[in-house]
Amino acid sequence: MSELSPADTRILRLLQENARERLETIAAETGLSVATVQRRIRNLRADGLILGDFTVVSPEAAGYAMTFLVMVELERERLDQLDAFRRKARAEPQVQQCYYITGEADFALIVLARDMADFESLTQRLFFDDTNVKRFRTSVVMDRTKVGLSVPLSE
Amino acid sequence: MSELSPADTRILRLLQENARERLETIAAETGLSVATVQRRIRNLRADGLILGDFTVVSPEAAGYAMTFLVMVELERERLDQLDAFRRKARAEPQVQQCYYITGEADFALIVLARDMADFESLTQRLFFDDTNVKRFRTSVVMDRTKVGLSVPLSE
DNA sequence: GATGAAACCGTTGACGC
DNA sequence: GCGTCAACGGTTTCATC
Repeated sequence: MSELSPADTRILRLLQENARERLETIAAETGLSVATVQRRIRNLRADGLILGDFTVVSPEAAGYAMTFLVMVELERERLDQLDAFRRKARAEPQVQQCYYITGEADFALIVLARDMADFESLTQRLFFDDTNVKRFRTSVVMDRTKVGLSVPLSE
Repeated sequence: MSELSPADTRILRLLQENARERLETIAAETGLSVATVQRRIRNLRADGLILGDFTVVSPEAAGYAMTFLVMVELERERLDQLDAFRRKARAEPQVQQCYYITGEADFALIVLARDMADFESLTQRLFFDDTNVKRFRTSVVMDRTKVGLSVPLSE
């Protein structure tokens, strides 16, 4: 994996903040020509450094007033059991994020819900109905202080 | 907050998957005209339903091989102490996400690190050097099974 | 292999319906 | 509300170094 050039770093930093940043602005801020900026972005996409561009929707505006952090412990940590749970979490739209982790719990999930009743019906489907889920601990997210997917980029 | 129209829902679903989706494609998939799609997107932006468009960079490709989930417990939960920690977490580029939560811990952090040494120097700065941090528990993320910010959208 | 010019295509905003 | 069109920005191609 080759090191990231200072120019590419600056381009990515700007795009992480705003994917619709004008090429002209990026060119001005990096001292490159518009054509060069455009070519670098194309290469960054092709090389897999840029995973994609995504529109982020406000959960609140879409009716999802609540966010939860759920730590899930499985009964048996066999590979097929882990994969089964992984697949289920991945397929559930209200599970925004799912991490397979070390420690007491096996999975950490960030879950969106319209309200408490909505969350409870999700826990039924995802946890209570699954005989392989030993226990789960729910934390209510009071403040999504910082939410993003941006990666630190420095020259 | 008015309910989301079926057409807007479909537009947002497509943009959540790919912010650079062609208006023509969106128009075809929704049965709307290109002009209408464009107008709706502009309104969705203005109304705050769309928070923004963001380029997502591969953490691995940028040299961040490790992800951690850190649960942080504070010594005193006074509002100014909470805010101080919130601000520190927010300002730290390697803290990708920070949630203020109920339960045993006060904060849950998703942290990126180049390697173990990098993570340790971060814990020093963020936790050991902060007298208000009572304890923190680290989980290594073995698999980022599902990572995204997309919101469930159904008609 | 990188650059700039130019043609092409998609997006945006203004106008009229 | 809707489509049309002209201007603008982004993308691709090509000639050049």
